[in-house]
This record gives sequence, C-alpha cells and structure tokens, in this order.
Amino acid sequence: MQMDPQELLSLCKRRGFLWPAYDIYGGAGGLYDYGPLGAALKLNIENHWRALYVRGEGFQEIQCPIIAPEPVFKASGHVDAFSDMYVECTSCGETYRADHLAKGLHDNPATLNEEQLGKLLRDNDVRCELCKGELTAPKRFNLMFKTSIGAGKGKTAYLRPETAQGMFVNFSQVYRYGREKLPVGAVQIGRAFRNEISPRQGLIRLREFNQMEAELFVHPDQKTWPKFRDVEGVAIPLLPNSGDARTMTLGEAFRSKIISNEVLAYFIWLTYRFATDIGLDPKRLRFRQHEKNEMAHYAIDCWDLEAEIVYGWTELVGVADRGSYDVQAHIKHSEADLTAFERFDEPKEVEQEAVKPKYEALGPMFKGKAKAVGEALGKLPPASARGKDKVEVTVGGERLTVPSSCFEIMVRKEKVSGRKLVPHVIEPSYGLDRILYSVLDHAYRKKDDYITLGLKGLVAPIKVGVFPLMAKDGLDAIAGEVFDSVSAAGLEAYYDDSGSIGRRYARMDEIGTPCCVTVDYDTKSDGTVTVRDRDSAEQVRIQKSLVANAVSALISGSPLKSISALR
RNA sequence: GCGGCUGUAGUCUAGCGGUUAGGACUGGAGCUUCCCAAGCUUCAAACUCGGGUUCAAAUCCCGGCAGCCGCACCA
Repeated sequence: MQMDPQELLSLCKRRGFLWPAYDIYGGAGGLYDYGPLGAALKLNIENHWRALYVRGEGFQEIQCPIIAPEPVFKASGHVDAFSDMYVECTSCGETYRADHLAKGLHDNPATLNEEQLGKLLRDNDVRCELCKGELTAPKRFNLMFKTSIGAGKGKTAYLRPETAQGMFVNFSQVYRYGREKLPVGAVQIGRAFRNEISPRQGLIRLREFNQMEAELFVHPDQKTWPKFRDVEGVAIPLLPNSGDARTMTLGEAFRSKIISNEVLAYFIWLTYRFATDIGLDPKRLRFRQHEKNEMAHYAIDCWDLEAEIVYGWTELVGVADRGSYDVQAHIKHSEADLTAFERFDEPKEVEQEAVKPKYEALGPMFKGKAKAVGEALGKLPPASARGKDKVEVTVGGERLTVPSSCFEIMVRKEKVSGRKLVPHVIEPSYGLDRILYSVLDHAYRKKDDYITLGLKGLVAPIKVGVFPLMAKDGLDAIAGEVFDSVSAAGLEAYYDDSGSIGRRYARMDEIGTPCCVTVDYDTKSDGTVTVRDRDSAEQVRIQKSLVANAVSALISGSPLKSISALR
C-alpha cells in the first residue's frame, strides 16, 4: 500500500475520530481518545456485532469487572506465563531477553521458570555479549497492569488482559441462564489492558484496548452447528498452515479437514460476514490458520481474520477451538464444579461395588468410634478391601485395624441419568480498535487531494448532512425543519449553513457521510429538496417530507435511483 | 528495551544563530440566488519540555517526553 499511514491518522485527528490521549501533558504511548466521530463509529461497529451474535445467534451478553483478583490469572496462566524474562549486565547495564540468551542451550527456553533459566545461564557461563560482564538473575516483566484491592497492602489484583476470563469463570451462571443446554454462548464487549513494551502503529497495538469476545461452550463430541448447512457453499479466502492460499467453500474446507470442525467453520463465516457488512474490502481479507508451533499448546485449531492495511497484513480476529483448557484450569484452581450435565436418553442402571460396614459387629468392638469407623470403611475403594481379612482406616488421626468380620463387599445398583462433562470452548475474539482502524483504512479514498471516506451507511457516524443552499430567505428555516424530521426518525444528521455548498459536501465526504440533503429556492415553490449520493455525487429531487424515509433506504443499501420513486 | 530518523497553529509546512516566526489548508464572523473544497472582507491560532553554549537559540549541544522506521516482542 502506497498510502502514508500519517495521512489517515492526520485526518482522524483533524476531524474528530481519534486524538492522542493526554496530549497536553505530552501524551502517553499506546493510549488514544476516541473523538465524537470515532466514538460513534465504534458504537455502530459494536452494535452490528451485537446484532449478529446476540440477536442472530442467541449469545448472552454480559459485563464483568475489569479488575480481577490474582487467583483468576493464576488459574488462567497469565501471572506466570504472560511475561517476558530479562537479565541485566551488572557492569554495563545492557538488558537481554533471558530466553533468547538460552537459545541453543535448551529445546524450549520459554517453558523454563526464573530459577531454571538462571541456572541454565550460570551453568553455561553465559555473559554479557557486549562487555562480557556478569549477568543478574532473570527478572520477569509481566505484561499485566498490577494493582490492589482495598486499603493498605490490600489484595493483589490485575487489570484484565482479555475479557475472556470473565466468561469462563461464569460458565455455570451462563449455563443455568441458558436452561442447562449445550451449546451455550456468552459475549462481552469491553476494555482490556496490556502493558506493551513498545506500542506502535496507531490503534494496532494499544496498552488499553477494546475487545469483543464470544465464548461458545460446546459438547466435546458434538462440534456441529445446524446453520452451517446454510453457509457451507460460501467461498472464503483461506491460508491453511499446510499448502497454499486458496479460496474455497467452507463445506469443502471442513470435509477435507482443513478446518477441524463445523462450529469453527461457521464462526469463520460469521466473522467474514461481519467484516464485509461493516465495509472491509473482501479483496483485502483472508483467514490464516495458525502454524502448529504458533498455536497455544492446548489449542485444537485457530484461524485469524487478517486484513491488508497500510501496515501490512494485520490480525483483526482470532477464531480458536481452545478445547477444555480454560474451564479445566478454573475447575482445578477454584474447585468449583464448572461442568455441564449430559442427560442420557435412558437412565442407565449401573452396578457399583461398595464396602458396607456391619454396624452390629463394629459397635461392640469400637464403641463410641463405631460410627466414624463405619463411614471411613464406606469410603474405601472396594478393591482395597476385597479378600482381605483386615483393613486399616484412619479415624480422627488414629490408625485402626478393622477385621473383615466388620464389613462386606456389596454390589449396589444405581440409576445414573447422565454424566458431567467439561465443555469445550470455541472462541471468536475480535480486536475492536484494529477493526475500526481497518474500516477507516479500507474506506480511505483520495483523488487529486480530495479525500472521501467510503464508509458504509451501517457504520457511518453521520448518516446525512442537511444544508440550506443559502443561509437566508427562509431556506435556513426550512432546512432546520428537515433536520428536525430526520433527527426525530433516529438518524444522525448534521446541519451546516456555512461556506459554499461544495465545501459543505466536501466536509461530509471526508467523514464518510453517505448522503446530503440541500434546501434550495425550488423548495420554496414546490417543496422538493435535492438528495446527493456521496460516492457518485449524483442528485435526485424528492419531497422534503420523504427525506427521513429516503435516507433510511439509502443507508441500508438502496440505490439513489430507487429513492426518486418515493416522490 | 536497543539502533536510526523526526518534533514549528487543528492539519501540512517555510525559516537552519539576530524575523513583528512566513505561507497554504482548515476553523470562526460576514458579503455574494452559491449545487460540488469558488471569490471577497475579516478574525483566531504554533516554535515538544528541561538544562547548557552564546551578547543573542525555533535554529547549536546534552537530557527527558512523544512520534515514525528497523530489531525484538505479540499469551
């Protein structure tokens, strides 16, 4: 792309899409303000995403706190693994990535902890590459923002580095709200934080950013999706980790095992549809499959939606099958029962062996302890008691020997109506800021220094500009009425009576407003106004009372010609 | 975090030891029957911050901060 990244950023700053945050204090890297147009564009993108995921697919939208206590990220692995390790030279102060120095000394240095890595470096007498000085022990730089909850030392907490964990820890609530059925999904739109070493490229890598994440909890053996039938014929540009880039139908990709399951394939389609709906250029989109070694070790399959923008191919969305890893991790650390219950078609009769205490024998032998001993016996695995003439149990810290006359092995029949299972998670994770930037990037057009943002009506912050040709002779009053009628219809309108008419059209073109309505001298005699289409600059005349309907039709994609039929 | 380059109105820029710091665009107020950044009048608006050198610094030097590019990183 030959476009200068500065051009678009400068437009964004000039017209109120984006401002560098805290500018009057010198700014802060990786933090941006959304101006009025940026905030509106962001909201429009969010709302379309909601329309697809919440209204379209029935996901539950929830909102979780941004701050979370440390154990949450202990469980997720972020406290230990979401960090880089550094060593410093004790004489010249140069810093190195510790795991990089260990390359060649170990198969996968990234998996080592500080002590192991420190030992590895010491044992191999690794020194400063510049001055041969001694190195400090490895230190961690965790990419999470640390804080604390409460007064004094408080309780260690972090700003979330992704919105996902809030949904994993709420699995049981979501499952219950969804009437205890799989699949069930939750979504969350919100802020996340990463203390990036080096934020770059405008909105592409921020320290505080916005995510739209969906977590779909599915049965591990039933990764199917009924609506997949409707979309399997759709061709999507794919870049698999084996073989060349190709455009193929999702059905074909699924059947040839390029995409590992139907659910994943469906959400790849939904992501593609979302992207094209909000105006990303299909010719500059592709789905890239993660390389085997690029994928998290637990992930089953992962596809990124990438857009080609001024900075090159950039990841906007990750659609991953994460298996049961996340839920499993929270089960282990919290000891909560984050499982779904799978009901069998028919309850099964299961024969189960158990140790049954004989209280008539226990009583005389153990007196007051007999009850506790009986309970301990009942918990013994049957195999450990079978055929033995005595067993040992521990009651109140005391080891007791119990003869076989005090118990028997019973076969118990139980009705089992289902089983517990840990759901697998399909995670479509959208980087909202990157998506917003890409929408602007793909919409940016420049011809002889005349800039037009070709934003789709669906996402355009302002839907229509309303102008009097001249701000006098009563034209301004009529234009004011038209403005009010359009606003009352729920459409974002912008009134402008300053400067020449051409300048006003240009202002609207530059912020991506799809159409403009102008009140002129003819309006006074016949009540018609002109409606101008941004992309063709063509105009039609319609009755001023029909403006709101016409604008609604235009922004949902009707051609300008069809508008004149409203006359 | 490392290396290179760069910081002048909202934006793009001129100035490279002594300037009332210049222009263009944008923006505001007005004039003009004004439909594609037209014209005219008029107004507003800037030297990234701190230290140093010098009689004198936007300009030279050092440092901070910020940006861009490359390296590294990207769960």
